[in-house]
Amino acid sequence: MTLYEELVARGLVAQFTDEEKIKDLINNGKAVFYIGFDPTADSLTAGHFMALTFMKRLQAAGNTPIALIGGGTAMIGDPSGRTNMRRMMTKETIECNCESIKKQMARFIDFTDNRALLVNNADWLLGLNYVDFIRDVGTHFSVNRMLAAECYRQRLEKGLSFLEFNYMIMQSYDFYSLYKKYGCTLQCGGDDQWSNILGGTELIRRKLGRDAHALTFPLLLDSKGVKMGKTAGNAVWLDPDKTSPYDFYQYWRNVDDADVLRCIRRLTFLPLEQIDEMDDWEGARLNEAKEILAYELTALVHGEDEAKKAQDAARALFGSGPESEIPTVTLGADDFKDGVVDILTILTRAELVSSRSEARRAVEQGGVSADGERVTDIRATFTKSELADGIIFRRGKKSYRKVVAE
RNA sequence: GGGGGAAUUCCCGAGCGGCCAAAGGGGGCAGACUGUAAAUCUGUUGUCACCGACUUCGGUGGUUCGAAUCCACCUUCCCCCA
Repeated sequence: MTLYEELVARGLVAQFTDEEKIKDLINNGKAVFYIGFDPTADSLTAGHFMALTFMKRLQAAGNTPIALIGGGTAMIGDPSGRTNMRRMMTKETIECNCESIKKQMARFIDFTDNRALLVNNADWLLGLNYVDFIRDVGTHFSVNRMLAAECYRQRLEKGLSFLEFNYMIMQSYDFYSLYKKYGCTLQCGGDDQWSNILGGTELIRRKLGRDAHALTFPLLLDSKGVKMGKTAGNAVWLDPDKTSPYDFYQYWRNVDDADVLRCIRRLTFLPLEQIDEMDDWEGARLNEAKEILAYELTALVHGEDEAKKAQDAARALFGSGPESEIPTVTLGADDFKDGVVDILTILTRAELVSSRSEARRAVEQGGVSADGERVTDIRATFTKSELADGIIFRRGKKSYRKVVAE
């Protein structure tokens, strides 16, 4: 099976320019391709996951990836998929984010011996001279055509600033620059980037009379059509300090039945034959697939050790597996009054709730337990000696924390 | 540059002088049912010293016994014309 066939089989191909040419390039490891990442935060998120694994797959087949960090384009902000303007970021924030992101990428892509490149478009965008640029590059873009592009059409109703309107041109210039500098002939990206990417292939054709190609992968949507990689509006981060390996594991462990196989196919590196077998799994059996998905992805991002730990912790908590590492909170003398702590203080200190009111509600609704015993009284207290060996407090089914007195 | 409109609790969105901590929906959380899923039903969703008190309705002042609701100014956003 060729690489391209595999990509298709995994559902990783959405749109492309010249299929035959692209096949030839990537199947034979001849492609120098790039994917851009916006440094909008100091960590990549689960949403970038597919792009990272995509690069990894292509690199494994001998192709040369260029990871582009949009330190320059971040100064503008991509309007694609947005209904209103992004918040402007300061140069300092952007630079700081770039640094953090670089480190995370190294987990997926091998940058040694120039097997992959990491570039920042700030290097060539920030120094551009406005008039020179619009004469040189701007002439090749038709406003009429740009307005017809999907990414702008939506915004036409809500308002689109000139700043953002330039995003496509900047991204096109990136592709053009990389083509000239590194012979990069293929740009990949999420399907929402299609028009931006095409802008680049057009620019290369017009300015250099050469062909460059575009290949997009579908966005990772759940069965309801919502972008995956977020919980309650919060991104699932790849940085263990922002999203713990356990929470990361749990995110994938809890995906909908309808989404498991698609995620496994697109995001993991398990052999396709193995995944095809799982297609028939139903009911409770599907739960195993979720465990596999969660384990595989956690291992990819945080390493085997962390994945194992997260899995053990989850099994211990939900099943009857061996008790293992459980996040622990230590109470100091200040937390005790007359030798006891009340349940509301414990829940708050353990960060199982965000306020005492919430703690009160949780208890009143029967959602709190201590070592498996439901706590029903909001005035319940615990003594120092009871807490000496630690008690596992649980809020709902999925949040728990061990609390010990020092 | 000219004219018009809007800013409400996580989001959308009612409210237009007291009955408003503020309808309704979404989302979240918890309970039941389950497979750590979905669907469904129920409760809940500002904070605290929680049968009561305190702080919220873009900002600042003002009118009033009393304002999210009225007035002034400011800020931001949108629409129409140029």
